[in-house]
Amino acid sequence: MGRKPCCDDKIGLKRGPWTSEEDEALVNFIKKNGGHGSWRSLPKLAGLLRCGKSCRLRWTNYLRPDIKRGPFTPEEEKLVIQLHAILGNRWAAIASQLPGRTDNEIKNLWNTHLKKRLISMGIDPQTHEPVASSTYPIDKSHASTATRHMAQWESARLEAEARLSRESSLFSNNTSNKTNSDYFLRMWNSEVGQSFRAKNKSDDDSKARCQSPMSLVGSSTPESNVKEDFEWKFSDSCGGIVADSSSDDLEDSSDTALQLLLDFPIYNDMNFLE
DNA sequence: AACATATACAACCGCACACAA
DNA sequence: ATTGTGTGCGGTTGTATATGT
Repeated sequence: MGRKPCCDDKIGLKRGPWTSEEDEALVNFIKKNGGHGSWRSLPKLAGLLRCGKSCRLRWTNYLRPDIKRGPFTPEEEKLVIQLHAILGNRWAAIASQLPGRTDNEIKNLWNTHLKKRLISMGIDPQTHEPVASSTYPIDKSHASTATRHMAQWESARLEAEARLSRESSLFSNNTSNKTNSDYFLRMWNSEVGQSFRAKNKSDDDSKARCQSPMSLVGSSTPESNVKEDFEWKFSDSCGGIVADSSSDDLEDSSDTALQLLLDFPIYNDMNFLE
């Protein structure tokens, strides 16, 4: 069907870096109106010579009050790598697990830092598999450890994802257009994942085990729409199947799959990345 | 000091999806 | 069922700054 671009008529519209005056106007408008309303009509109402899309991007990536500025911590970087191994280039999904960080920020971090770091270690940043070729220069001091860990990780990831996808397909009649990875992420964010994370957190032995990527961060923030969306859709499409006593097998199985991932040493042994 | 190159990050572009009319 | 709108998303580009020569 297609749709005409929101900024079709760019005549008279400003582009490029935002000035502090523009930032102020946008923030003031949103504060004053208790929200952005329609992005398309916002620029005119706020007196900005920008297209709505530009305003939305500026707000979500920079001006939003809950955005965490500053460099990524090593923990955040590890989490990004771990989540990327599971989710691939789904920056919004990854960002939903890092409160205060935007998809754009994470994408930039990946493209400018993490990708290069993995390559220097001889790991393919897309597949997260070791690259045993001369394509990438391998830092030999890390290579063997990294290779071993990554191979373990990849094996666990594939198995867990396959199992979760199979299980998800059992109750996905009306969501057949979603990818397996979607189910995987939903499973992570579902009650199963939450209960497991809670259990894992309170478990005295947890320190000796691995750390869930989700447990590295706080609970979801109000703006983490993707995560909320996943959670809502998941519980909706399942019709409460997770909480249903008749689904014990499924829950056990899902927990096992999560456990499989979480139990892998790479989760608490990512120091080789530093 | 001047220029070239690399890097980091902000911003833009176009596609796809959900939803309402 | 079709069409239009709003917005989310990922890829790409532009630009400012840092670093090297």
